[in-house]
Amino acid sequence: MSRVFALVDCNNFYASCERVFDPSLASRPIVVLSNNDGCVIARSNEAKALGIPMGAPFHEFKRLADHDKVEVFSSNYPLYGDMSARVMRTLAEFTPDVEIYSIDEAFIDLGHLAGRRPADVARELAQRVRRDTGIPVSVGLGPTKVLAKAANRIAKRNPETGGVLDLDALGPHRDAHLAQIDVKDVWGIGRRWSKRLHEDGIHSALDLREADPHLVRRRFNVVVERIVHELRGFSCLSLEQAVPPKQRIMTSRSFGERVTRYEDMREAISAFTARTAAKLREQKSRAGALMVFIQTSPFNEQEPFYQNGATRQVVPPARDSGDLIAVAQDALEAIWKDGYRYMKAGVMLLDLSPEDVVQERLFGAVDNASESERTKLLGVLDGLNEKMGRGTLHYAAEGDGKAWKMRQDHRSPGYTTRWGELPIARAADTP
DNA sequence: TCTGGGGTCCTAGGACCC
DNA sequence: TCTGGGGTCCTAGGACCC
Repeated sequence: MSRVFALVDCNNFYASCERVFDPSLASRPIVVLSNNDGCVIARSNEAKALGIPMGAPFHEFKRLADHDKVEVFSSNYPLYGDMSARVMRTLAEFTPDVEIYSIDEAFIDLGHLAGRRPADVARELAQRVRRDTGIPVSVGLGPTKVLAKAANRIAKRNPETGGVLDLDALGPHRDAHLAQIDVKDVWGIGRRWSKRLHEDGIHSALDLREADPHLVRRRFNVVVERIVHELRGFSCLSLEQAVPPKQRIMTSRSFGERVTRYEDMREAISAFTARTAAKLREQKSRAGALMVFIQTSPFNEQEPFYQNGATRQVVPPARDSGDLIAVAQDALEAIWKDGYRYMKAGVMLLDLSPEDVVQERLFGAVDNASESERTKLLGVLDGLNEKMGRGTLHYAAEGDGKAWKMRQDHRSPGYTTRWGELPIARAADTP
């Protein structure tokens, strides 16, 4: 009994999210920009057809976008996160065997749906997601994750599939399709490795499948070897349902304007630390170490480049924003240099452990009473910021952000913050 | 003028210990 | 004066993902 993996992938996810709330955007070219309105990170099919590439610096395509009346959006992550949760909930109604792989993708195990063809189930599932959330999805099916990914790619590129394709149902056409997938587009093969593979005469997914696994391991590593096995239909990557707690948590931003003053940078670092600490508490962890980094623009050749980071132990491991801000400010002081125009900075929490494991303090026992007071206070802080929007309550050290906040000139209007109060929107063309 | 953010895994090499 | 070998842990760097 072979298993059947399905990869469900939302089509042009961020662009589709914007469309759900504004039906007049249907069939119009849409691009969504990265933080700070820097790069293009999502495009509707119409924008793709105009030749706007993924990841391109937006300023290079601004004129084209103006000329062709492209709808431009700053990214709106609270909205996309809410829509993602709705999609994932809809999938979970179908089967409990769901691995949420990214904000817009999930793997599903369709191996034990007795008596039904997997592709039929997948089609029903895609229709349900579309009906309940307004988001169009594609589904690829195969005996391994790598093959399900490939199937999804084929489904997206071949409209006659209706967005659903089972690789094992292709029969003799299967290898022809795999031969058309460049090896760089195989899941897990990036730019570097695909270049080397091409040099070795391995150009397509089919070529890679036919390669000798031992040889591949010698020339590359176990990761690529696993991909060869997966392409052959031997599953090496399983469905990961229990999300392990993150091992590091980071907040970093490019600034809307270059930062030159120490006080402004200290505010930014404090705000990033507070945000990171909130994420830390969300997954119920403590941090045993903290890293701060700052950097100038690597693109500007007229100015000297400077980049530095400092890591500090946090003793004892902490979850309190105030404690972590103090450590972060100390780390910043060690790396700050006057005279540079800083473009970006960030804070990373490392050496994470479960929050309920408290190490003995070196001197004296932990004061349980004040510890539980502190926990209550942090709960109130996080609760308010979640309900009323980030930054409702913040530490004085964070300042007002005027000097460093990112640019977001094209943000969609405020349907975003309070999902629970929204009417449910439906795409115009669903039955 | 304008170039994102947040993660993971694997490996090599050094420190340290017995 | 000679000067082993193996294990573990940690870190940095390189690759990948969306």
